Amino acid sequence: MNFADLGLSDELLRAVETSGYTQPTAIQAAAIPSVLMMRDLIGIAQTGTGKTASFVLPMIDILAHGRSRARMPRSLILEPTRELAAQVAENFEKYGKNHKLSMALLIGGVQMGDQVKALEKGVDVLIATPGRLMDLFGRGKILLTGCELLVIDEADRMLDMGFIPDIEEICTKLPKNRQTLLFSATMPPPIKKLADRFLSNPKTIEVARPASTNANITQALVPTTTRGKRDVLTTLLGQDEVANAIIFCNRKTTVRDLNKALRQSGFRSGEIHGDMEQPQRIAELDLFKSGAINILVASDVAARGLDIKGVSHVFNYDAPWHPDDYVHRIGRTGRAGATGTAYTLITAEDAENIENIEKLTGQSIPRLEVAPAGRAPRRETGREDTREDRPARPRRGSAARSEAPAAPTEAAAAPVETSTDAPRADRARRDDRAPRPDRDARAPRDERSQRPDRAARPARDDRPRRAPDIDAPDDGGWNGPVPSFLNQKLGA
DNA sequence: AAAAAAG
Repeated sequence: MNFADLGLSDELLRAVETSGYTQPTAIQAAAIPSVLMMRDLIGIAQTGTGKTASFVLPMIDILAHGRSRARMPRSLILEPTRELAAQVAENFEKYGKNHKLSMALLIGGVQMGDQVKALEKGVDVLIATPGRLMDLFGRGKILLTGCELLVIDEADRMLDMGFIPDIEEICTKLPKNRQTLLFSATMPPPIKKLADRFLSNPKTIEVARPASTNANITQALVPTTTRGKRDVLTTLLGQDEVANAIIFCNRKTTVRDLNKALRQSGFRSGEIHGDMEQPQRIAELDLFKSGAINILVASDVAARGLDIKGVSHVFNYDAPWHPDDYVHRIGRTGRAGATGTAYTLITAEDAENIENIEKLTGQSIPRLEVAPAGRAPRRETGREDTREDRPARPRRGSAARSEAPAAPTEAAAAPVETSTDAPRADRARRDDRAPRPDRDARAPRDERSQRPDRAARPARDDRPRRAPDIDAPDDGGWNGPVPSFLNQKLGA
């Protein structure tokens, strides 16, 4: 199956080709022809499956003909977070460069002026988060009566965030004879109800089992204690294979504290959470994407949908309270066919959450014991034989186990054992992984082995600024410069 | 319990 077989225009195919993609993903192959035939669609797909391009591409062709009128957008895409909205806007820029489509990005945290101006000129594509959209709508800046195509993206997340009433209200303001596309990783009853009410005769496409985790992601639970978390994290971050990482915390305060601590220890880290000003959020994300920092400490604002190429590791510094969040968080790595690793630090109190996670994903996650190892050089811990050629010895979770390991001392700890029967797809592929920004400039091994916790360490600015990148195709990664949040003309 | 989104 080729992009050329999907019925897309030549201009669009050129843009796709320029972006380096030749083969559509499963959801793209299934969705694009249906969308082009103007059918309603329910797409059950996790992020990382190419979901975004599956509606962006056909929309560009559908909107290629016809003209927008003042304050009457021709299409509307709803996203749960500002970052996701910006990411979709990036996709329209990338694939729409051979078309003359106008677009506006309506998100909170930025001035309304430019957004209003763009609306008044008329836009073909409106990409919005619900809050700002409702705000501008209430001010009479938007008429949705000419909006013939609606995309509700990440519907389950919208539900989590309490946006469903807003979505329903918005839906009633659109013309009845519109085309509606709804995407969701899971289909809880309220979403099903929403779909029944606002979609007509939809085609349903499911490309991955809901709530399943990606087989490319090697997972492990790391039992520790609240006090021991930092040492364990530092140890894990010091592993050679950690090119870069997103570290999730449950609280914004934890995000701040941990980032501060990591920076004080010399890590090149940054942070992102919802209490930060939007420009700051953008800046931190951009630093991470460019490789200027290789650790991003994040709240769940970054858990879903964010598509950053080449994230090698995800750490759950706190085990997520909701099992869905686990699936979404670890999905920031192992994207688009690449491999990734996800470590979850767990304490005794997390036992129930972990049980729920394992129930949801239907798999038991292997435990990785990280024991205190003093200042011993890492090579003496037998690191090389910990990951390979080890008989699979799955160890089921138990309350006793979660409490088992002693709190790591102030001294650095070292991973001593993996017990895993999880797929290790990354083993075979380790060698052709992307060049890692840190590798070349890193201290010689002897020196490193004295300081197992410092692999990711040098000061913020004296590292080569190469983006962590992988050459696997993806679903339109947001890897370019961060959108300016200005509304812009496409194809300019 | 927290986070997110309008300010």
